[in-house]
Amino acid sequence: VAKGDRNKLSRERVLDAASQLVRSEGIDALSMRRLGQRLDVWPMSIYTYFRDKDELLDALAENAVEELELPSGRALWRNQMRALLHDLRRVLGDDASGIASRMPRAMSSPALTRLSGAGREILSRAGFDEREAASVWRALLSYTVGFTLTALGDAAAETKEFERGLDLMLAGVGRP
Amino acid sequence: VAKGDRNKLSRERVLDAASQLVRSEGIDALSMRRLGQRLDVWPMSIYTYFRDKDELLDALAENAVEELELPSGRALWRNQMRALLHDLRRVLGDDASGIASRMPRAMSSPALTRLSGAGREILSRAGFDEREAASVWRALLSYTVGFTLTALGDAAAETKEFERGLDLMLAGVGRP
DNA sequence: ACCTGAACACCGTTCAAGT
DNA sequence: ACCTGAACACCGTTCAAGT
Repeated sequence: VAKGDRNKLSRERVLDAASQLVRSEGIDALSMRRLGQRLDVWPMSIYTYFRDKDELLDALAENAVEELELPSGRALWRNQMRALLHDLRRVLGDDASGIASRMPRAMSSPALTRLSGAGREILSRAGFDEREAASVWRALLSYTVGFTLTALGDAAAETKEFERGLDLMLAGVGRP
Repeated sequence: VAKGDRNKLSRERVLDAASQLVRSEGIDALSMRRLGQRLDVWPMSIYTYFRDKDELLDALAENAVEELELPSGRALWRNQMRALLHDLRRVLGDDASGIASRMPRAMSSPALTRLSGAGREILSRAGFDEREAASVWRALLSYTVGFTLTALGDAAAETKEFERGLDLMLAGVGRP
């Protein structure tokens, strides 16, 4: 409602408003028109920063993954992996189906390349060779993404179940 | 284009046309209007069989899962499980992100209850108690759903990688 | 009961115009 | 370069009317 400079748009301001809208009203509520309204701007102004709605949605998914804190190399590798995947699950869980539906494309984004690099790094330091590390990471990532999508109701029980399954997988990889 | 009786609509005819449209042009191409066009019917006729588009989309996802052939109890349990999840992956793969985005709701549908029953049954017969069977099944289901969503390009390499990860998990569950 | 039109309240996006 | 209107080609869905 303030005028002049206050309304200076930016890629970041658009993404913030969009993620706010998605979090409070769900992915279906995100329209270019409503987003413009929320930013006190005409819908078309958004197209200065994103080619189309698809690109905005992709950026939103990548943004969420970028927020993840990657582990520094002190703790035991299984604990590092647990922490990383726990965080990933939290981020995905904020809007599971919204982000998940963008996953196929997000996979080749810098944000996910960075995350996967960190995951494989943990496994490499633990003694897996490059090929094993890649396979194990892919399996753990798949499990985590799939788990958020098959979520039912009870949040506390879900967290416990997630850890149970994760321990099961970590047991499966042996200890090189 | 034939007239009269030929145009008798049904829930099944609508679902068939919808899945055809999704398979050939992607989930975004599925609109009530285009669907009506393809069925040679006015868009509103579809609402006789489905309350709204959301319900149609849910039915589409459930339909895909219902097509799965559940294993009869002859083979070794690990091989039965491999066959079941392999099939599930194939069905999801036809339109991964489309079906996956419906997963949260599909989870409590009869079709998925039936699938999960079959999965837990395999584990029960293998000697797991009820609670273990539920956890292991949930983990395997999560892995499979997540894997299809994190798919990259090469189909043959993906199948191999899927099996590698699955073997890893099956190794983790031990042999009760 | 099932299908038809027309109409309503929305969409994403193009484009020509303004600053 | 960035924002504005208006306009175009679509949406899902309600409703009153037809059979």
